Formats: sequence, C-alpha cells, structure tokens
Amino acid sequence: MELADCFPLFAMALIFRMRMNYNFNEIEAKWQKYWAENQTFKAENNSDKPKYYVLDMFPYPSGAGLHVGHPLGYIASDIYARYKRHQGFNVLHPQGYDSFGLPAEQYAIQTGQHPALTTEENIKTYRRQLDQIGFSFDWSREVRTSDPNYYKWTQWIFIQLFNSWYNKDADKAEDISELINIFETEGNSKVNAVCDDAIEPFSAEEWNAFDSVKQQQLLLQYRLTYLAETEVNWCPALGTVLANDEIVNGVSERGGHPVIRKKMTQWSMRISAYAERLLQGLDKIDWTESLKETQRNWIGKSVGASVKFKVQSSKFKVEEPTTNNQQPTTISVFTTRPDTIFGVSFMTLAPEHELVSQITTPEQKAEVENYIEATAKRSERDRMADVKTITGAFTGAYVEHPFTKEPIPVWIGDYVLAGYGTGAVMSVPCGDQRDYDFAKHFNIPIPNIFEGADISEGAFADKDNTIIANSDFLNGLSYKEATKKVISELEKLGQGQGKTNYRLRDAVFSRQRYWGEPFPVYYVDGMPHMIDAKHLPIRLPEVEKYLPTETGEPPLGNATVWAWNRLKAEVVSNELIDNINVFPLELNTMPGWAGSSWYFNRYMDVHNTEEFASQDALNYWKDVDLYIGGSEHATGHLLYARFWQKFLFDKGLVPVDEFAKKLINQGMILGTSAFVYYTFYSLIEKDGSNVIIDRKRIIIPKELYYQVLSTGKDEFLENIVRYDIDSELLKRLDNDELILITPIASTHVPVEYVNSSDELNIDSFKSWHSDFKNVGFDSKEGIYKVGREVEKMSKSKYNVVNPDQICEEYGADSLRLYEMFLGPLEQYKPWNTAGITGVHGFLKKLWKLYVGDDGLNVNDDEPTRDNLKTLHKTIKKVQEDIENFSFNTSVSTFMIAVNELTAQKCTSKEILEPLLILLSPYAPHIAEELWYQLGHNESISTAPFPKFDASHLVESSKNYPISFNGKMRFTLELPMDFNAQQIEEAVMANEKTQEQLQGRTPKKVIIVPGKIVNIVG
RNA sequence: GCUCAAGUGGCGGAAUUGGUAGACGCGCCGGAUUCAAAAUCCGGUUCUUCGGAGUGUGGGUUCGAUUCCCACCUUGAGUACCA
Repeated sequence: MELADCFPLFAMALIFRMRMNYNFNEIEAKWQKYWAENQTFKAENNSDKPKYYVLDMFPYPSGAGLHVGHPLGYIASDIYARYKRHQGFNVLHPQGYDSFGLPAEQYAIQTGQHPALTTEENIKTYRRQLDQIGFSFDWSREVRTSDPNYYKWTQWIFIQLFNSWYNKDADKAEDISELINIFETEGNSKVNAVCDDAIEPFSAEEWNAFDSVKQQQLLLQYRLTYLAETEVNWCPALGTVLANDEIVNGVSERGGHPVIRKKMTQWSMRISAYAERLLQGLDKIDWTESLKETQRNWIGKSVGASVKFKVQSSKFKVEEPTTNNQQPTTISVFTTRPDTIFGVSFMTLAPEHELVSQITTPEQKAEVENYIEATAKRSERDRMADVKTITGAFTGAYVEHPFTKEPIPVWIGDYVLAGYGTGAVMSVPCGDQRDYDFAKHFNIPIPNIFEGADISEGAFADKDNTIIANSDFLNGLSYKEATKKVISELEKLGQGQGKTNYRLRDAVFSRQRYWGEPFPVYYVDGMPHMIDAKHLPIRLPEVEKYLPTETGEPPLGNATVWAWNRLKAEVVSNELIDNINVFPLELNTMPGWAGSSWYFNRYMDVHNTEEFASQDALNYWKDVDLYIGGSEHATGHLLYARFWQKFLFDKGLVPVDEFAKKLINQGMILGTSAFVYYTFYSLIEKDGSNVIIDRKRIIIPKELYYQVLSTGKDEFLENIVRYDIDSELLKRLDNDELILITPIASTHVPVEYVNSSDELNIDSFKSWHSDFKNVGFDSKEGIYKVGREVEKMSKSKYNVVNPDQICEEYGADSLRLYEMFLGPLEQYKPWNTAGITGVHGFLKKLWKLYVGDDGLNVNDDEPTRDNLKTLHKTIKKVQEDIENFSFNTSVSTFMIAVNELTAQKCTSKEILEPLLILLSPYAPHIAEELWYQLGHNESISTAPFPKFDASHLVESSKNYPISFNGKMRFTLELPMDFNAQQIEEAVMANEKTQEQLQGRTPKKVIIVPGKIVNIVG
C-alpha cells in the first residue's frame, strides 16, 4: 500500500509543493520544444529592423561529442544575440558543421565505415547536445561543408580563383581574360602582376605563336590558384602529406612517424598577392590586438632594399656582361638595413642558392660540395634543435662593393634561408648578430660603421640610435636618413631600389585525402582544365578503400568512376578515358580550410541554388558584426577567410572586403586531470639468478611520489616497505629473496572516479582497467587522494566533463550561467564542477522570489524606492557588461539583485517583469517560464530591453571614506549636497578625525565631493 | 632568443575615467531546523604582535596607485636563424 492511498491529502499537497519548485528539466524541455516549433529564432532576409549578425566558429563534429569547453563561446555569442533581439535587431545567429576532415577519414580507414555515415551520426549527437543547452540558433540556415549543395559553391569559388590574376597596378584581382588580351596585344613585358618568379619575357607575336599547352603553362604562373611543384611534408609511414599543424617536433602527430620534405605537384593559393591588403585591413577591424599581432607577424612585412652586387671573375676584375656568357653577372640580396652597406665584409648565400655551383672556384669546389651535402642531410629537426652551431664554406668567388668597388668574398651558410628574400644576404657583422657570429667563427673582418658603438662583444643593431660612420657619403646620418640616401644612390647606379618583402608564403591547397571537396578539375595533356560551373557539384566518388593506392596516388585513385566526359559533361568510368573526350579527374581533395573560408556568406542565403548567395542577401547582411571563436585559428582559417573575402570583393561578388567587423577569442576551458602514482616491486631469487618469484604493482601516495622525485632511492625503498608493510607479498620476504623496486610512475585516471575532495573511488578504479585489478593499496584508511593537474581536455587524459551530465543534474540554465561565471571570456580556465551549486542555488532563489509555496508571488503593488534602485542599478550594470563582453560580472549582478529583492520582499510586477528580460539572454528557459507564468503568451525573446533611469539611483547622502595619508580609516555619512567646505568642517569636527590626528594639524585636506576625503599630515 | 598575455585571500574571480582592495560564488568555521541526513536558512571567513600591513619584486609620479611610468622575476601562449 502506498503512502498516497493512506494520506491522499498529504500526497496532493506534496505534488502541489513539487510543482511549485524549480523543475528545470521539465521547464527546459518545454521551452526548447516551443522555440523549435515556433521557429522563434528564424532570421528574415527582409526586415525593417536593423540587422545584426552574430557568428560562432562552426564545430568539427567529432565522435567524442561536445565537452563543457566547447559551449563557452557559443553561450557568450548566444547571450549577445538574445540581447540584440531585445534591443530590436533582426538577428542572424546561425550554426553549422565543418564536416569534412581527418578524424572521420581515419575512422573510415580503421573500420571501413563511410565517413559520411560517421559524420552524420556525430552531427546528430552535436545537434542534440547543442539543443539541450538552449541556443537561439536559426537552424533553418544550417550549413555542412561536406554537403554537395554547399561544396558546389566551394568548387565554384575555386574556379573563380583559377580564372583570375592579380593586377598590381589596379591592386586587385582581375579576370584572366583581360590578361590574355594584354598578352595577345603586347606580350608580358608591361604586365605588373603577382606571379611566379622568373617568368620568361615574351612578345605578343611569340604569345600568339605558342601552342595552347604552352599558353596554359604560362597562364598558370599568373593564376590566383595554380598548380606547381612545392615542397610538402610527406609522411611515408602514413602514405600522405601532412599539414604543418599535424606535425609535432618533426614527427607526425598521429603515430610519431618521421616526416620528410618532398617536392610534389600541388595546387597552391596565391595568398601572397594579398599580403599588403591583409596587413592594412587589420587596422579597420575590431579584432583582439594579440590576434592581429599574430597575423602581422605571420605576414611578416619588412621594408628595405634590394641590392645587386656585380660578380668578379677574379679577385680584382668585374665580369663584363656579354650576351653569350653563361656566367652570372650579379647577385641580388634583400636587406632591411641598406644604411649599413659600408659595413659589408662578406656575402652569404643559402646552400641551395642556384648560383652557388656557377660561381664556386675550382679550388673551393670540393669544400663547397661537401658542405652542401652535409646540410642537405641535416633534417629540419636537427636544424631547429641546433641553431647555435655555425657552419659555412667559402666559394672562392668575390663580388664588387657597389660604392667602394672593393672585392667582397662570397660564402655559403645554412643560416641563410633559401625561401626568404633572394636566398642571399649582404653580411654586415657589425650590425647583425648572426653575421657577427659567422664572421667571428671564420675570422672575417668586422669593420665598425657606427659612431660610438662598442662591437667588441656583439653586433650593434639598434636602429633608433644609429649614427653612421666610416661610410663615405653616409657619415653622420641617422638610420632613416642614411636609408633614404643610399637607396637613391643605388638607383643612380642601377644597382638597387627600395623593396618590401613578406614572409607570407602561398598556401598549399591539395591534400592526399578522401574526405574533402573534390576539385572540379580534369587533365588534358597534363594541363588542368576547369569543369564548367553549370555542371557543379562534382560529387565525391565512392571508393573501396580510403588509403592511398599501391602506386602512391591519393585515395581518389581507388575510385573506378572518376573520369570526365567533356561531351556529355558527366563523371564516367575510368575505363572510358581516351584523352580525346574523356579525361582523368584530379585525385587530390581540398584542405579543411576551403569550406570554412566563405561559410559566413552562405548563411545569409543558405538555400540558394543559383548563386552562393544572392546579392540582395549579401547586401542586407553584409558582414559578421560579432564573431566568436578560438585564437588557435589566427593564422589558418582567419587569414584564409580574409583572403577569400578580399578576392570575392575584388570580383564584385560581396559588398565588403573584411568579413567580420569584431572578433573575440574565447579562452579554453581546461580539464583538471586526476593522477594516481604507482611502482612495481618484485621478489627476486637471491642466488644471483634474478628469477622473479613474484611481482606486484602498488599504488603509492602523491606525497611519496613527489618526495621520491626530489630525494634518493634508498629512502624510497624504506618508505615503500613501511607503507605497504602489511601486504601479503612482503610477509613472504625472507633472507632468500631480494626485493626490487622499479621506478615510480604516474597515470591519468578518469575524473568521474574522483570526488570533490580529490578522493578516488577505489572500487571503480580497480574495475576500470585490468592493469589495476589486483593493485596494492594502503587499505588501512581506505582513502586515496589523487594528484591534480590542469591540462587541455581530452579523451586520452580522462579529464573530459560532458555537458549532458551537467544539464541533467543542474539544468542548461545553470550550465550557461556557470560557464559565464567562471571568469572573463577570453581567459583560459580550468573546469571545476564544485562551484556550480552556487549558480544553481541562485536560480532556485530566483524561482522562489517569483513562486511561493502557494503559487505566484507577483502582484501589482507599487514598487518601493529600494526596489526601483535595485532594478535600475541592475539594468545599468547588465547592459554595460553585455556590451563589454564581461559576462562573468553580470552573473554576480543578478545574484546581488535577487539577494536584495528577496530581502526587500519585493512582489511588484513592475520590478520582477523587467528583471526577467535582463536575465533571459543568460538563463532563457527559466526566464521564459516565469514570463509565461506572469501571463504572457508571446516568447520573452523579443520583449524590449528595459530602459535604465538614472533618477532612481540618486542618493541624498553619501557614506564618505575618510582617508589619512591615503589610507581609509573610517567612513562618515554626509548629505550629498554638501560642498567641499561643508564636508571639511563636518569631517574636522568629527571626534574620530581628532583621534586619528592625535593633536597634529593637517597639512592639507583633499576633498572630492561625492567621492572621497583625504587628510594629509 | 623574440612577440603577446597574465600575476590580487584556501580557490574561481571583482574593483567602469587613479578615489572605501577582496564584490559575487565556492570551500571552510559556527549556529538554526531535523531522531538523523540531505535540502534550506542565519552569522563569520586577507594577514595581524590589534599599532597596523597588504594586489609577483624593487623603484618612481601623485594628496591618493591593483590601475600610470621604469627595471626585474615568474607563469602561460605563439613563433623559430625572415637578413
């Protein structure tokens, strides 16, 4: 028999009481359903309201699902989006998936399961988890980069890039047909384009006489995406190229296999064309300074001069240029310090420099070749690890100083990089530390050309304090003056000019991967041709295996239906390739950043089948007003996306050339890993045979672990024995046996086995892993305290905390508030579940403020002065906080408001209703529910944000802090309208003042009315 | 090495233009309620020799500095010979 049968009235009361409690699970499910059914957050492309576009960096849907770190930025942007809706904006707040990528493919390789299937499953999990947190996303605009309807337009943009070149005179991308026009009428001599180095000059006649393959080859050197032989990171063990971020310390991130540099024909993006505009553009966008700085460093602009040095055939004779002479006549260098040209005492070329073999004298040949061979052998890793060793070789050749005409010896050295500038430097040992070290090492003279500089210990590289000396016409000039002067002199000689260099390299765009966008490219006579845009998308073909082919081709080489029939305009079986009408298709796929470089534009008009987005939509939404994401994308996604946006802008396809006005980096939420410490001991036959009799793993306390790390081993043995003295094993220790203890070690344990006092659940731990099943523990106390360390959250560290369990236990509103409450958005911070009870308690208290034991506590009472004061200071603070992205402080503000209103026993609707609107961006479910209970039929989401009224905060008196020599000693309540003199009189008359002064006369009394009183003396 | 960011109670953190350092929350301590526990509520909680001292260290500017300036130390992130 149940309690309710005996005491029906009691049971009724119990149920009633329960309903009055804050039942977050029920409330949250109810409103999530309501929002979805009513499409509450659908953004309209036609609206009289001003637009506001809030964007998150879309996630890669991994198999592990979301952990509590992922939603941090999403919660912040959601608060902002909801706030903007309350402010009357038409808010676009979309979400989607960056769903092409490596993990799904790796999983496919291991299991044979199609990446599309696992991706679909992962997306389902993500969607469920995102929905459960109550985000106000407009899901009708979802994008997935792996959806053919999406990557159709990624392919389309690729074609636009292929059909463009960069005209430096117009400083923008232009159609390739215009370049062809120029070639046809005047050749390439006058073309000022960003293109490959050293393109042969040709006339219009020559161009028109070239066959089409030759023409295509030449055009490729100008196109914004081009096919070229590039050095890539090839991992033979994995059979694929790896991106830079997939390599850690010279080996592959997965598996730790060696990686070598290898030349391969790859698609590249001519991002270098946009280097200057990418740099300049940073000044007009409101991104975090550190992120802009990272991009500036990455672009790496340096202003200087290029200088040509004439090569001397002998030590004293300059080579005369002759038409049939194969000998080089000049070597170009790039320098940022042309002002130091009179300090040049040698020149250094990169070992790979193409002129090395031509200029090396027969006497030096052997030495130079040995050196080149030795450096080629040194791996990238060795070079990185060992920057201090100075190596080099003399070529025997000399160049002539442009002004003094003195001979300058030419060396080679691997401190000069082949890939930067011209691969050659004019070495000024007195002004550059690397040149200085090199000169010292090889006993090359170090002439000093700086007035008053001491170069006995090192180079003098201070530009600001430079005064040039021993430098002919530059004597007495500063860095700036000398630079200007020397450049004009070099120009007169025809041996140099001002030049700007960028570190930014063109980006490799090919991946030997399956799970990425296929290129809309087929090959005729080895030359790439674009498939006509109207036939897009070119869909990813089915393959048997996701690994490279036996001949080393990318996974698409396994596809049997992967050829292009030009007549039928369709993908057909490889067997039909005849290189007349049917041609092979490209086997590489695009990298991860292809789809993410333009997705923000697609959200504006996601279902458009005719264009990547309509001009109407693009002109209405224009750009992202607020973009939130991680700083790890600083030099990847965020640079490439800016590049593509500028390109699309040049082509008139988008209305703005920067896609995101404001960008905020959310910090990472770190995990608090738990560790146990252990060692093994073994009993060994003492007869010298070292036969192991028994062996056991034992868990040692954290303290012992650290003690052993810092002290000796003898003590360790003693400690272990004492620690585990009761164990069975040790009882068997007798004179015939020796105990051997192996080194101590630590291992991660799942954080869910550890309580908030760091105590390990020993039973769970023992059943977790077979290694620990029979492990020895100090069983006397039955408690083991784990070690703690803050690390990145990751599956392998067993420190992942999942939002699902938090939502279930405390609710999404608690999760949202707590993630914000943890600290400033940008900061990295460890996750610690302990504090969540605080915000959860706050929500319960809030609920109680509105709903009492007998129902709703809200009426039409006139608010008191205190009520109004609490409300309006809350409005002011919360509004300021949201606009400053200081979400952590508004959570405190809400707590203070609820604490105060509870103490005031406030029941006034005039106060409690606006308070809900303030709270609704942060804790939308509870706000919606209470809003509904207050009698509203419409969602709270578009209710106007309360207006702050300063008149409610006006005080009639002020509790003045009275300081003595800057130290506050007591406070004194004085009327607000007292002037400085009245305040001084009141303070001086106070007995506490006299007590502090102890008879002294103050030297000075500082009074800031309304703020502070400070008595000096 | 260089660049950037940050150092405040036992912990996360607050302090808006230089003006009462430690808001708010956690934890801890004490109390109420309860047979008991959970939950809830109330009070306390930087240190202190009770004079004061105190925001990484040392200096400076100021009537007054967590806040501004100089030097240094520590930690984290990024970058790697970029001429």
